[in-house]
Amino acid sequence: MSKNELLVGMNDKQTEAVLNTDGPLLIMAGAGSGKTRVLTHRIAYLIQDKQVLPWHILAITFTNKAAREMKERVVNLLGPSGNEVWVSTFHALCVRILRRNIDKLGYDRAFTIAGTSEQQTLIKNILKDLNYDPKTYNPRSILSSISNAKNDLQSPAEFIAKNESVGNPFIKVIGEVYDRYQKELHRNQSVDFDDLIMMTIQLFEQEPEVLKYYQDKFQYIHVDEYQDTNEAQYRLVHMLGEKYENVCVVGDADQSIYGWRGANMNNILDFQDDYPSAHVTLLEQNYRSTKTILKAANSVIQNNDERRDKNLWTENAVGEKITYYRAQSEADESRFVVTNIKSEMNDNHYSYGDFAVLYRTNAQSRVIEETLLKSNIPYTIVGGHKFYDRKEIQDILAYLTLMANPSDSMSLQRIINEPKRGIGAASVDKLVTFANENNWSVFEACQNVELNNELGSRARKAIDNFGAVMTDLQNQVPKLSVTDLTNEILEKTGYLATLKASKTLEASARIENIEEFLSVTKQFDDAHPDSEEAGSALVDFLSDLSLVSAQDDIAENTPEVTLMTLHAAKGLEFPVVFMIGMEDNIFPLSKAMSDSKELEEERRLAYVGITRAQKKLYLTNTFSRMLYGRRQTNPASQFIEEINPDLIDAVNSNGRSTNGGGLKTPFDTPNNRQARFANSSPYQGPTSHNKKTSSNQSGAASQSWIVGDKVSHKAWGTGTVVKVDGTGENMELDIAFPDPTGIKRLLAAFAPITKE
DNA sequence: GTCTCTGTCGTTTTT
DNA sequence: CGACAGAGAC
Repeated sequence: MSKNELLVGMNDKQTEAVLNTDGPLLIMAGAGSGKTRVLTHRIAYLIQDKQVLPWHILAITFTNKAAREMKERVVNLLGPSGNEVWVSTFHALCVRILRRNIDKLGYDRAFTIAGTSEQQTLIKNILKDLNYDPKTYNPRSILSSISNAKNDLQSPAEFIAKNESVGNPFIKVIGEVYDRYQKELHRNQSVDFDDLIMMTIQLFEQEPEVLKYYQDKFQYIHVDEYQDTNEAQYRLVHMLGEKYENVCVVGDADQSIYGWRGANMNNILDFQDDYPSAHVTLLEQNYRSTKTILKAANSVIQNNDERRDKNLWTENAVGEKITYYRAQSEADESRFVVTNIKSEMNDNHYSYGDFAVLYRTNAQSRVIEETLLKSNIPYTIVGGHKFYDRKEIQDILAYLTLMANPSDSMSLQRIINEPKRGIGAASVDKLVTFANENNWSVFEACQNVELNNELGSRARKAIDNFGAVMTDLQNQVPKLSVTDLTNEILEKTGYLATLKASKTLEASARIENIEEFLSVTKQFDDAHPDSEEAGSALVDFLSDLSLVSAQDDIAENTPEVTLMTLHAAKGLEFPVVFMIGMEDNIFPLSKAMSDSKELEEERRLAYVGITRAQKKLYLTNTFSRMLYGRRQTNPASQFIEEINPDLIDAVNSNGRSTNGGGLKTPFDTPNNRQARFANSSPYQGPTSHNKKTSSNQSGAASQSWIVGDKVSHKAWGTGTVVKVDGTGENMELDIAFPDPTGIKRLLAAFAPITKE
């Protein structure tokens, strides 16, 4: 492949970014401007034309998914040599560096990574130990303070020193807990996510020759989503790049939406101050969205003060107007979404996978989910962590973690009585004290429990037995694949037997999940057949897993509607996007409305949401909604008002425009709430609903249904109505279909059924 | 040592 | 409203 081929189809700015290989480079890449393409082609160009060896190139991303995709694309351009490029997330990179060197910081190289639940347990234990009431000192917020401190590279002492002046009485306590927390993690040979970055920096500071090794190695460094880096990550990049200064960062300050987690968009805004010789390339041509969508996005983001001006443009078509609908209730809002999914599919030949429904908070997914379910529309929800958060999975992971790292007493405490072995909280307390007295890990305390005389004989026996089983399993670690080890654990601990014995539905679901987990271990074993070093396969498996997130299994080309938070949507695109819950107090969140910094971040989030849409954007909100058990009325989101009304088509439930007649403000602003409500009231009388749509619905709702009616369904065959609930658009039917379908609850208005 | 009830609290969460 | 955690009852 020649240099020309790598540049085919690139615009001038993109080409400039690819060819500008030496010295610091800042690529300000607007949404949909093809930055991944630029990045991958730049890496390919370095290797192919500049003869840089692949392993001298580092590319850092935030998600595994992004890393995987980038690597794939580099391999597509270069062939197998692309695999030698270091493409990795910040955290995975640090794990890799620490696995080789963490012993220099006094840690075991088989360290494990503490997940959120372990962190929480640890904090609670420390609070109890230090006699602090967890009601006064909320573990969650302490943890977040500690995390922020680490992201700012502050030790406990520095944290106290830097914050004391604030006069917050909690500072001292948090600092004290932080200090204890670090010591406990160390005792457990465990690190948390933030430690991965912070300790890598400590390692580099303490061991200059280690730093030098990596500085020599990484001659060319790339960082994606640079606006999301925090202080520690910024520092890490800076250290690594100090020798060659070939640091190329890509990002968009307007898409900085993780400020609340320590991300500092000044890292990207001030890049030129850090690297005065930096070249700056602006990618402003958008290839994703229609002109209408882009105009809307631009007009919203322009309301932010803290930003560098930039104007995204496109050669794409003007496209359709943005549709805005103010619903009566959440249910009404959901129905609007469903109706429009169906009509878009009919009119424009979309498939389910072309739609995304975006919301500000996870709680909003529920109503949409129910409506989709009842309307028989397939969907997936991104986030919520689902699988790995399940108790049984966490339990097995705790067992495996303990096998990999016997010092990890947090994991041990999670499973010492799981399944029930008659070792209750009181016994565990005594056991932990016993361990501390002898300066042992709790595992060692189990193995030596017969020396203890505080514990009752029954508990001692149970613990002794547990210790023996664990020791036996641990001895097998070097000999077994991860799958075999997991099976051994399930067997020898009686975990599986206990589940099988309780014949509840819940237990069988758990067993299924465990089976699914075993397929994950199998996959890993197949991919790593050469478990050279004893036990290293297990260690790798566990760190891989703890660095996996919900983002990583966003499937592309699913035949399903995607539901997710606005945060989760960053980096994705969909032909048709619904942004629901566009109300003040929801989006922007009420808490953010009074703080200009937070409000600007919410606005960037709106910008991210709008720019996900390729062809068509729908904005909806609700006149009244149930929130925390109370019915609330919120005005339309100020972000809607920030969009030029000419770009918007406000409709009522019939799909008819309500702003066609020269209405200046078709929206619900706080000042004319009354007028607006009247404008878009969804209730135009009982017959209004079916007028709108053409073909897809056979008008199941307009028919009257009674128990005993026979219905026919394309996929499920002929069934019988066994129950009718509600009336009109809310009418739900329970229909008994032949096995294996069984009884289904469907929304009469949307279900693809006809009366026989 | 395990089960059930009551009280609290409520963003977003790339790793 | 509903999830989840901690405190009390068996």
